[in-house]
Amino acid sequence: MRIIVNIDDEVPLFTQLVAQVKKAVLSGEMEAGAAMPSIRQLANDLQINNKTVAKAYRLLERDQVIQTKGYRGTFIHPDAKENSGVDLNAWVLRELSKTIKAFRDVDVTDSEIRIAFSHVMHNRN
Amino acid sequence: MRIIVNIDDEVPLFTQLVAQVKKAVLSGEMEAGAAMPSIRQLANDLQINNKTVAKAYRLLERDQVIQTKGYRGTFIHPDAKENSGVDLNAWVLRELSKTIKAFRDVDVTDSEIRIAFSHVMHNRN
DNA sequence: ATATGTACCCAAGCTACAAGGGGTACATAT
DNA sequence: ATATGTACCCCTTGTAGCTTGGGTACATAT
Repeated sequence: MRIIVNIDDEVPLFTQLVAQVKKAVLSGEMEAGAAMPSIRQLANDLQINNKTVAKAYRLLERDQVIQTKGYRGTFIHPDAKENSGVDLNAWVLRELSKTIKAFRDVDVTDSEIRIAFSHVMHNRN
Repeated sequence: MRIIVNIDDEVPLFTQLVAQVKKAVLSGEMEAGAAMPSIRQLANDLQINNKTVAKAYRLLERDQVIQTKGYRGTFIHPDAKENSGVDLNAWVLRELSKTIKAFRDVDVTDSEIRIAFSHVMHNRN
């Protein structure tokens, strides 16, 4: 599996990683059960930090595109193909957009929305 | 109408102003139709910036607690008493909390939520 | 001339968060 | 010993928003 990373890109490195893995799965280049390179290995190959790769892997596992099996390494998830198609962030964007539109429709200030937002994010409600 | 402002308070000045006007209305100290001090007048009395007072007045007018009549000055709104009781921000807080809880329930990262939020706030959707 | 609300410009000081990196450590099991 | 994912600590850089301020200007109508 070829993975390329561009430091000068506007897109964050971990986002590039996630996108490329999902793309490889969708194209059939990576099939269910195939072994992924280890975090340290990939980080070394791409000459980037372990934690950047680890972050990408963490997101990929949450989306059930890969499966980490502890000391045995990381593998492509059985349902990787279906799960690579769903865009969680797009859904978040739509839902959030609806909520915020309702606020702006009744003349709630953007500043007030931001303050409420930061309260919610902090208080873990 | 006595208005006091505390610079050393954690609460922003314009928020203190809004709260005190609403409180005065609810207590009956200020009745519908009563004249508010002008923006420049109040700013000068409290030794704060015009724009800070103007901001408070803008919010009070949106909430229909006061009414600005251009060069004639600013007055307490006919429905000020009812409108001083409703808390717009509390409603925003509740709605936003529901939406964000749905995100966290499906393991969307706080970071992802923040990014989506800033996109929505920018794109004016 | 004077006063009203309003709308711009610009700035300082502060806080929060992002992305990325450096390093260290742990339990797991081969 | 070695490799795995994972979890902490610290840090730098950059971006963004908030609050408050200073200043200037405008149309309004007295």
